[in-house]
Amino acid sequence: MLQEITSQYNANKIEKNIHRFWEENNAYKRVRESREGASKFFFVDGPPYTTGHIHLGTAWNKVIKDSILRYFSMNNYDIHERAGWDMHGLPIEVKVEGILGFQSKKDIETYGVGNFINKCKNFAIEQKDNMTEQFKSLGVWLDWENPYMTLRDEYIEAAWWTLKQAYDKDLLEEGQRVVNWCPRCETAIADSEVDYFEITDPSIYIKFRLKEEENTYVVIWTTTPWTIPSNMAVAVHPSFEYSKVKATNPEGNDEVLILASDLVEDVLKQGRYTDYEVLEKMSGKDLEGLSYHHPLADAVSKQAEFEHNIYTADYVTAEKTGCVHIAPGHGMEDFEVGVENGIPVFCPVGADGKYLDEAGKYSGEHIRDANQTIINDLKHRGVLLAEESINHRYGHCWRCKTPNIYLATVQWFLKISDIKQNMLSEIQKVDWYPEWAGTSRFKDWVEGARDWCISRQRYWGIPIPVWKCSSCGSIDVVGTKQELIKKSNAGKHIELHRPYVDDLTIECDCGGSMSRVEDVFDVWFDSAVASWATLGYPQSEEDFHRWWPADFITEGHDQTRGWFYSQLGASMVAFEQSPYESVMMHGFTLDKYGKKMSKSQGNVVDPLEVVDKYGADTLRAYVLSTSAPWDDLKFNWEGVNQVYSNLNILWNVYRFPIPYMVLDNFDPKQVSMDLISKHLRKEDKWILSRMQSVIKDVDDAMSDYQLHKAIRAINEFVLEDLSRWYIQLIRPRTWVESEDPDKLVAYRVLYDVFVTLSKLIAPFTPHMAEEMYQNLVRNVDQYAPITVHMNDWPLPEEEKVDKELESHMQIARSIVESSANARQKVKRKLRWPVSRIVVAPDDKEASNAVDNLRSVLMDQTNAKDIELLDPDEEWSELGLEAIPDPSAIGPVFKKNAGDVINAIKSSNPSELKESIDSYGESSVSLSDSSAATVTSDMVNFQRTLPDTVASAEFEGGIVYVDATLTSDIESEGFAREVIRRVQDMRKELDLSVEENVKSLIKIDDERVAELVKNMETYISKEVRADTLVIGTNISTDGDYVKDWNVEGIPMEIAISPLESSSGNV
RNA sequence: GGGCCCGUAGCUUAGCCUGGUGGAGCGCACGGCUGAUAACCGUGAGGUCCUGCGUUCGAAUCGCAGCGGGCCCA
Repeated sequence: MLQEITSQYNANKIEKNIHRFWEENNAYKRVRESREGASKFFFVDGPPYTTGHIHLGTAWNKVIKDSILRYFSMNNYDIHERAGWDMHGLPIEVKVEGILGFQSKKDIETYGVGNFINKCKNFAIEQKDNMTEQFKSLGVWLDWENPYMTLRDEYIEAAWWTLKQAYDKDLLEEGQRVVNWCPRCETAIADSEVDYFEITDPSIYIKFRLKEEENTYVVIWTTTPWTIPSNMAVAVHPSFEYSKVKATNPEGNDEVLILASDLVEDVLKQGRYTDYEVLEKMSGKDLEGLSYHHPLADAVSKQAEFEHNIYTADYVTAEKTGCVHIAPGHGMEDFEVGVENGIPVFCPVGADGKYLDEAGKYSGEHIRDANQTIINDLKHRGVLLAEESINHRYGHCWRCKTPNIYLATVQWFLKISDIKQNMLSEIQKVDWYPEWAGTSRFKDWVEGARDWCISRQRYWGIPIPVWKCSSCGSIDVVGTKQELIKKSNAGKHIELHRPYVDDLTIECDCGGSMSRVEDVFDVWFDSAVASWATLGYPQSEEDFHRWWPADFITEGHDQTRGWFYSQLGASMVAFEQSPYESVMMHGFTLDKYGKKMSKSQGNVVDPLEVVDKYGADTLRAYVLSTSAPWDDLKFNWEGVNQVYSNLNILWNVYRFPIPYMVLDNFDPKQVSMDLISKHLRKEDKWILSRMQSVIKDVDDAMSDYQLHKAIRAINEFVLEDLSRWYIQLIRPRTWVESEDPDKLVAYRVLYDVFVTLSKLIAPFTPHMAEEMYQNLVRNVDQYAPITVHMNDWPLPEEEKVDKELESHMQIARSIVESSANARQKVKRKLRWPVSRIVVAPDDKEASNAVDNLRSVLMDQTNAKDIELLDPDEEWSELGLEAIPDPSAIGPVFKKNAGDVINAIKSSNPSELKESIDSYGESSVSLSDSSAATVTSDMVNFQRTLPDTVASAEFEGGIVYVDATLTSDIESEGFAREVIRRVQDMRKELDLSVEENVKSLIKIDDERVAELVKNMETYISKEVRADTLVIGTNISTDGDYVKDWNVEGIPMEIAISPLESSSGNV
């Protein structure tokens, strides 16, 4: 049996119940199992990092995933998905360091790496558990029981195995490179981990004294004085023009400077030179080979051993001086210039950002502190041309926010440059949504990609499985746990994290002992192997062969550089093909002003707050419907509230007919669609047709992941077609109290629409869908699938589609709206019937619509009759007015113009028009009895409405509403006014719908009292009055008495519930 | 500084690919309905389509330049 719904839409209560229902019935698992063996759909969840709290962006991300998976599931796909968790890496180390109050790696070493790792592990697991509950509260169905976790042995093995593939294919390389380095975390930082924001740095110009020429300097500029001790060369652009200028410095001495011609003025101004003269102009190429004295050679004795020359490089820009200081140990491009020209790498800076002994007088000093020391030293040596400061964007460690430095270090790299071309061609095979995500954005990123530094000098991560012999230097890469156990001195039970693996040694062929390289993997490498790690590969191959590669993944646009890239790179190394076949890139959540949400701005919105206030379905529908998935989402509470109202309307539409159905013991099993198909009214066929159109719209939208369009289509159907129209049309049918086939048909049609609707909304608002389904379907049929989500997606039924009817209904609605508009003009409420409406259609289509839907129109316009004119026929009852045009009459009739105007006004407009239409002119008689000839330009004709008629245009013609009052109409109008007030009072007394009353109505107007009396039977029936007395002079005793003013007539109405009056007897 | 995306009513947006008088919803004002009633519905006002230049008979739409926002990079 259907259950009556009396309550308002209470999202939190419904969702809590639904969650419990899913839990108790194991709904998620049973749905997945029900699709086993169907076409495969392998989805890989991009693993969120276990920071502890989901934010709006991750909520949106998971809701998109959940909606798409639910949709595919209902469309009979066998879905493989596991929730994923990214649990290693520096961010967690930094958090744990914070909890433990640590400042540096030394604190960790003192505390013990094993203890530290345990803390990290526990922290990650705890956060994972918290976040799981948060995601679940959004109604997200993923395999939360059995997620993939990057800290698990089988996952670590997948990473190890992948590295071994790289090694076997000669794509793994150990080498010295310049990397982003965090001096606090004392580790290399991936390009993708660098966080750029603005800081203030020194900005200095330095003169390097040439060896070849007296008193001549090449001028360079830098924001990192601390790299000057490491300077090894100067680079100029080969084709720029440089000038050699003789200039007078502030001390009044002349010196010769070399710099880019265009920048001479500016630099000399910076250095407060008073006068200058250009001695010579040359190209950068001409400068190549010149040598100079290192300005700090006396302080850094090692520098005295090196040669310092000028080289050319294409990357040099025409900014500042056009001459670039080269320190191969501290810059990526510097390093490349060094490699090309055989310049030694001199890098006297340690991992902690302090100078090493090689740095001479600066040894032991932190580079940041050394900046000022070095500026002073340069000043003393007279080579500091100018000093100022600059605000610029600079790279920082993305977790601890320490400014990065570039450091030449020995690291492990994946040789992306070797596989880049293949990556680019794989990108083309992938389906990208939107298309530009792949063809423009991702392609650009991959084209610019460099070799991937995968090593980190940290603790909490997947240990890099490279063992190196201390004697001969040869290396071995271990691919699995078993391999390690077999090769090493390990026992059977080993832990794959640091520090345990650090102690394991492998015997080298040379007889020496191999021990592990101390590094751990860059966390991006962890998630990079997710698509096969989640399938248990390489341990088990069966799932891999069945599912891989992924059919679909979706993440935010920041993952272009991140997971889209790292997965592709790792997969090319391992399998030489893309690990995904289609990718949807979604947007970012911003605040209502379009600014990014950040803790420091205080504009962060917690998704759980939205759930708390409005419910998960509202949050889901909001994020899915507000913008296209790939556009950024400007979060706006007003928008959330609006989505909530829409869901509320759906709820009300759904609960409206149920009390009647329950009252009538309506059983959808007894009343099949077949049974009623012959008795369908036009409006019934119409809503069924519209329902089909919506299914198609949703399918079309979903076929290219336009989730916003799918939801908007459903929403429009609910609001426009169901709530605003169909429900209005069938309300009177649901009130009929007898066994009425017409009522049953309406019930059945509504029922069918609701059941279909519950399936259509299931992917998007799964709780509301389940709530409706359980009542509508499961309460009626215990053999139906246990959850709405186990149902098949509704298939469009072509035979139900009637496009002509849809179009006619559209016209009918327009006529009803326009007649309401016209009613407002003559101030006649809808409650008062009108004697007729007259429809003047533009064409046959509109005319047919009126014919076809006459009863709907009469109902909804509350008209006693509808007159339909032929297309373009003018309504015969319209009046005509002749309007003279003085600007045409004046010039012709001069003095008599006024007379002519009056004559036109007082003429018979119809005759005048007929004559002008026929002959182009007409004659009117003037006051002096003479005649004047009026031509067509002198007069305009306008149709006029009878006094009690108002008109309005609808799409397809004009509608006239005749509001002429007759006594019948007044009777009915007043009767309905009375009824409305009695109903209002019944409501105030909180009477049930069936309860009978006694009512006394005193009307202070003889005529109106008579009019109302005429409708006595009608009124009694409508208000369920067993006793009804209407009169001008009656007593109005009753349980509830109220004074009213109806259209200016005072009335006094008394009602008494019969139960209480019978109790008095 | 570069790549990609976004900019339409107070707010959220459709239309842009394929040029032809800019549509909705919310909010606001006024009104209707009163057996969905703490619900539902109608009408109305409200727009430099970010700015400028160009192409075109015609530009929200195409092109160029700029401004603002976002992501990514340098």
